[in-house]
Amino acid sequence: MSPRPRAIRGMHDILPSETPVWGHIEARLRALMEGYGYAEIRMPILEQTDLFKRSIGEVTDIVEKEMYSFQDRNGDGLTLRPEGTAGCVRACIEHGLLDRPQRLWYQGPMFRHERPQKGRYRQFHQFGVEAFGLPGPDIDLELILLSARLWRELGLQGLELQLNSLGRAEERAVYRERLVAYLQAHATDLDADSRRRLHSNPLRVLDSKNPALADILGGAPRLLDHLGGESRAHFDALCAGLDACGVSYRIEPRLVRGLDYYGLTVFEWVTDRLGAQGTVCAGGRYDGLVAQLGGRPTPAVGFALGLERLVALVREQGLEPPPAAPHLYLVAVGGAAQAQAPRIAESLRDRLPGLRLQVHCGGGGFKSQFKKADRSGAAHALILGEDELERGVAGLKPLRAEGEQIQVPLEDLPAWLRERILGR
RNA sequence: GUGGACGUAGCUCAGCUGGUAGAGCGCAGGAUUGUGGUUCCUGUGGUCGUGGGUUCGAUCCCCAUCGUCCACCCCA
Repeated sequence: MSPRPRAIRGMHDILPSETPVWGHIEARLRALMEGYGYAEIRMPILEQTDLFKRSIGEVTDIVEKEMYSFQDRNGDGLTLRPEGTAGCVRACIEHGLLDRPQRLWYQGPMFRHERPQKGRYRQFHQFGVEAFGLPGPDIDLELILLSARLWRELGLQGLELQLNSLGRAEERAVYRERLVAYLQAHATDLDADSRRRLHSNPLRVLDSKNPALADILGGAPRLLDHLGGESRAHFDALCAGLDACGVSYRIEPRLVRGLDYYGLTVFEWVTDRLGAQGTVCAGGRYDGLVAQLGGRPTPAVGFALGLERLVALVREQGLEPPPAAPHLYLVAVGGAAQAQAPRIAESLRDRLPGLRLQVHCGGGGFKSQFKKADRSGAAHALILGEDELERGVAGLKPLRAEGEQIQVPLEDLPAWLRERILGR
């Protein structure tokens, strides 16, 4: 047997049995964003490799070892986007959208060459929100509020909001020195990973999951204690806003970011129900990025949400929507009935927008067609056989509820269906 | 990139200390030749992930490889 083609490792087909949950979540997201006055933007999946190096940071794991980068036929260095913010900022600068505040959202596949595991895939989908030109904590608060609303609308339980402030770059630099000094004083107790990061990315040491380091890290100097007045006020205002809106949160002084462009507010929505990949949604402020990519200095804040993880949570909590089964399954037996069926079905669709009508194809007797009707999940079977054609009627049989099969004259069918099946 | 577990029918799995494979579900048909869902019957199904090795003989043992899952790491 010749080897059958397989999907690329870490890249999954989303099958018909799964698309209803996806569609449900995507519809909620779209409605949510419309409700808050955000506009959709769509960017290419490919960008110049340099864009990601300049934004995400040269020494991050993403850029160093996880990007799908290649040269195209012109020899240009291209990369399948590993996240959405960089491309969104690029698009905004390129099209001059930043002369006024912008509230944007997008959605689509992202690519990172990581070892696949639960909640982590090489092609995955992110929903992202970015707000530009708004420097204050009010917009930070809005982003958190709208994410909290999403969990409520989906019915999700068990998500915890973690919050921190990374301060301004100067404040972070001072803190960084103190942290390094502290960690070096305890270097003998650190694990190999942490010692390596001590110089490359010391803030990330705080992220370590190694329980042996808990005491050392617990005693480390705290970033929050190194904030300047303005940074502190920004953070306090955000917290006050969350309090006022009744959103509970946990201040997590060790919450940092893997991407270089973040400052001030950072937050994560975390769950313990998805195994090791517990972050469902994460974001923060990145006031420096627009200028860093060649635009005018523009404050910015955003977050990204992992759709696979959200889908997994929705399923884990049994919140999947019921599938949209047909209202009607048209059973047509015999040559004459089969020939009439498409015309009758189209005429019903013309007169009854919103009708979900599946027409049987492929012939067969009543028995097999009814079997298909049942499998389709349809509420009723609409039946056309020789008898019905002769009498100018259609049979209508309930498949999900008690009740006898009845005959309805073809000309009365639209009105009848409108009232009894569509309920209007 | 590192570690562990696991690859048998479309799906979920069984298969004893090595003797070339089974079940349930699904799918198709039938039990009333104009009626599904329950029940019963019949049928459809697999080079046991792939390639080597050991053996008279390998789904089973050994090696390699690919893949899946979980964790580390990383992150959404």
